[in-house]
Amino acid sequence: MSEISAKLKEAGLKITLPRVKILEILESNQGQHASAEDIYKMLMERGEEIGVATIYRVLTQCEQAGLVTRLQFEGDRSVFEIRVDDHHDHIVCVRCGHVEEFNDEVIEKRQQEVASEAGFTIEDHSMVLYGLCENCQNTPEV
Amino acid sequence: MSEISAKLKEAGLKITLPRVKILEILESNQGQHASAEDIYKMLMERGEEIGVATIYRVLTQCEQAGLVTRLQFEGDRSVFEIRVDDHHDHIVCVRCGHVEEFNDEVIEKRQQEVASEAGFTIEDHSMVLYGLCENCQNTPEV
DNA sequence: CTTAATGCAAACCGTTTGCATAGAT
DNA sequence: ATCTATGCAAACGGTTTGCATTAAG
Repeated sequence: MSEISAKLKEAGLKITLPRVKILEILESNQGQHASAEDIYKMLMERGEEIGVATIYRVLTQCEQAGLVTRLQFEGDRSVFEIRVDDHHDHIVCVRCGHVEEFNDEVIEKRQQEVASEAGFTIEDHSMVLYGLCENCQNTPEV
Repeated sequence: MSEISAKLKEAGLKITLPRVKILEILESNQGQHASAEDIYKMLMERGEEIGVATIYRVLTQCEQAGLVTRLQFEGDRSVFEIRVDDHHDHIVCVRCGHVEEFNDEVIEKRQQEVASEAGFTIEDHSMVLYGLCENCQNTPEV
């Protein structure tokens, strides 16, 4: 049984073709953050038959099962990534859209402290830095 | 001339009734993060005549002019706040929706460092912590 | 007077849902 | 055989846009 099937099973989700295909896409796409539409297009290009509704349903289920993370870089649409053990946050280039991942102990620790000072217990956080990537800094505006 | 009118003028925006009213709402609502619909309802209650389209247009313009900040706590809709000099981030209670603001030097500084390590120059960031506020920690689940 | 801002309603776009069919266990 | 997952198309909710009207400078 493939690793993906194993993950699905462990999560208590039936091993169906659409689920496997979507997770395969996300796996092969690691670090690139695909939107539902991206996934749809990629599957169509591969000649797969799938409806958008299924993609959203599968992504939502997998998110709840902890297999997938939903992110929101631009306000208008969600992007998804396969969930891996190590937590990370993101830096997005505002010009070309390139995304880098990072993880910083100092920040993570301070977040806990800041929250507890405010009387909160933290369950989660989202942090996105926006700026210009190395490439775009050295490229003139369009 | 009111302070709001002055801000608008400085931003190069004509001083129109809808703009003034919307900024007044945001000003009186400081720290409470109103959505476009919230603003619409508040204005209706006051017997003002205004269209949603105008609210969105005004908010977008004011955002671009730096008078207003757009935030996204839940994925589905934007909330807005009057922009004040001091930058801050947010902690949101996942149960009751209560929002606290905070600003942490350590985190801000590390963000710069982390970005520059990745070759980025930072222009902006969004950071939202999600958790349980003091009140909800001491209140049993519904 | 001239040009930009508003209101209205229709369009939009990403996402969700109802329902009949296909598929997994 | 049973019950869940899928595909399709229609619905949805927040936001945007086209256009005629109104108001600001």
